[in-house]
Amino acid sequence: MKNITLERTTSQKKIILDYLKSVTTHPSANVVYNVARKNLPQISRGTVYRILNNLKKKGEIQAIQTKDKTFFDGDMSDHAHFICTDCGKIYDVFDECSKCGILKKRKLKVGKINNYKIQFYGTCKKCK
Amino acid sequence: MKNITLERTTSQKKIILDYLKSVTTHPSANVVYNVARKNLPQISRGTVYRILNNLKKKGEIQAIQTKDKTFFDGDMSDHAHFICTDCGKIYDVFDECSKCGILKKRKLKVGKINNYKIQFYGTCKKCK
DNA sequence: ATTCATGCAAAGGGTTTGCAGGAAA
DNA sequence: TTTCCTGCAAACCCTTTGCATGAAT
Repeated sequence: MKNITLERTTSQKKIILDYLKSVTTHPSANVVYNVARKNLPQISRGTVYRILNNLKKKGEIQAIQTKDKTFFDGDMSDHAHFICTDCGKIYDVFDECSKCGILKKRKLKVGKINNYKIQFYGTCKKCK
Repeated sequence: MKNITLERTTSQKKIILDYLKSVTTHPSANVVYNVARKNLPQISRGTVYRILNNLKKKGEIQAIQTKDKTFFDGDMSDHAHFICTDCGKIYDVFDECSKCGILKKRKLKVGKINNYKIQFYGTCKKCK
């Protein structure tokens, strides 16, 4: 009988997930790397990327794609993102999104939706 | 008096925009490059990227970000995209989106929305 | 003891960019 | 003729990956 691949608990994974679950910002992989390094100075970028991809695959975090980089969000509740096209900052948007019940998991002509993402673009109040 | 920077008409721009306006697929920059090359064998990748970015900035086309690549869409009407997580193909979704009036341009707490993007993820019928 | 995860460093690959030549106005 | 655009090729930079070592169970 074949062994199922079980996951191992490592301090690297714990630090990264704890961090992403504790902030409301949307850090890039590099920011995650720098934060993790404060606790675990020897951690490598490769490990950070591997862990981030793995957490994403498991649905524990989500990724926000922008033109240049990927940002990460530990909040998996229903919400959208507002991306400032001036400063690049990403804001959570809960209010508008909750009304958008039509975007829940359902079948479309083209296929079945597993999840969705809404991104708003504009200028944030700080930049205006 | 300083000259305003005026745009010049070039065959490169025309070919690329015509192509994007004539298809309902969502080609990558590389696909655009290969298509353009059929008409203009000497066109370079750099030019294609510059033109695509420029068209996007002017709001004539839009970009669809995925984990690996950027795809382009010449259709600027209100619609969402369904991205198959198996084959990577991108489908247009008009039906669901039209109901989503709350996503029109408006003011949020964090700033004013200029535009928005909705992406659905799932498995398309071909892959199922 | 076994097997998976990490660190390291190099490779990967889409995209951008500097510069000189060429085309548009 | 002037200014912008293009072609070329190298540089960029985020991200991935192979491999040997180290950690978890």
